[in-house]
Amino acid sequence: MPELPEVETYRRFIDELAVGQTIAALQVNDAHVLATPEDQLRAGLVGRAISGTSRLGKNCFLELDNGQVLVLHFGMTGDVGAYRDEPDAPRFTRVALHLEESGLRLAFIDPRKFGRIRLAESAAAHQKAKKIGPDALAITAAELHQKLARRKTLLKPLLLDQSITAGLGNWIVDEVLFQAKIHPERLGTTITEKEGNALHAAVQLVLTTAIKQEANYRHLPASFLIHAREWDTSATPTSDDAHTFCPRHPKVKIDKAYVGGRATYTCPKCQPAPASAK
DNA sequence: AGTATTGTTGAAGT
DNA sequence: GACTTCAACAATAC
Repeated sequence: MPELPEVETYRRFIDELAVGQTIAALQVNDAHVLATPEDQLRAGLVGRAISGTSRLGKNCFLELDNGQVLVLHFGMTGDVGAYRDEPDAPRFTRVALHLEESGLRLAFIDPRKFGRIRLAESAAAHQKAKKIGPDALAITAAELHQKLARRKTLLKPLLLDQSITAGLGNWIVDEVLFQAKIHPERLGTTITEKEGNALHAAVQLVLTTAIKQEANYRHLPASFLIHAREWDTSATPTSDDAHTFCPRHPKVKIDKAYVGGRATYTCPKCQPAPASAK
């Protein structure tokens, strides 16, 4: 789940729940998700107030009153929640922050445990340490184009590369490429300035639309490719495969292929394959 | 039972 | 050094 729109939605939730609160205790149910040793994390958190939140790509920051930040990365299946009493803890709560004033517990939920929690000196320090590029909502069209154009690699893996721009994940990259009408196997070096602008506009459109819907993909417009993804089939097991057709071409079936090792959906008509693609 | 999965990292190969 | 491919991580769902 957690691509940029989910993380932004989580951040807003945390912001409402936790800003102004003091951390009374750190509860660790599974140390596997800790990227900072538990003792060190506890020493850095307990007694501190949460002064604000921010986000960079798929990273969510809880700003502490001493300038340090608690960095939350949600991996593939991370989520946040809140509860008051332990029996009500969401399933797969791996870590919980006990909040002093409200008495609530902020849960870091992650079934697959690919997510990570760490303490960092600042958001900027974390960005540098992890080589994270500009946020996908903040990067300019010129910078995006310039970064893509000097790389002789398939476009899709480039857009997934968090050091180029941060926040795009597998589903959103497909959506962006569909909206921009560009094939995922184009090489970065072949992207024209005009196409760069189209990509930038598509990134903005997809992200702002998804955030507006609080990352509930089922509520995205019918013009979005995402409805062709297979998770929609399970919701309507008896239905035909109408959803596997291009939103712009009712007769054209959406292609599924693997690009850069990741499942990739495209419209063969909207997104012509480059001559080099096999 | 076998397959798939939204993210990231590192190793090994070209 | 640039790039590609693959495995690993862990758990669930179909």
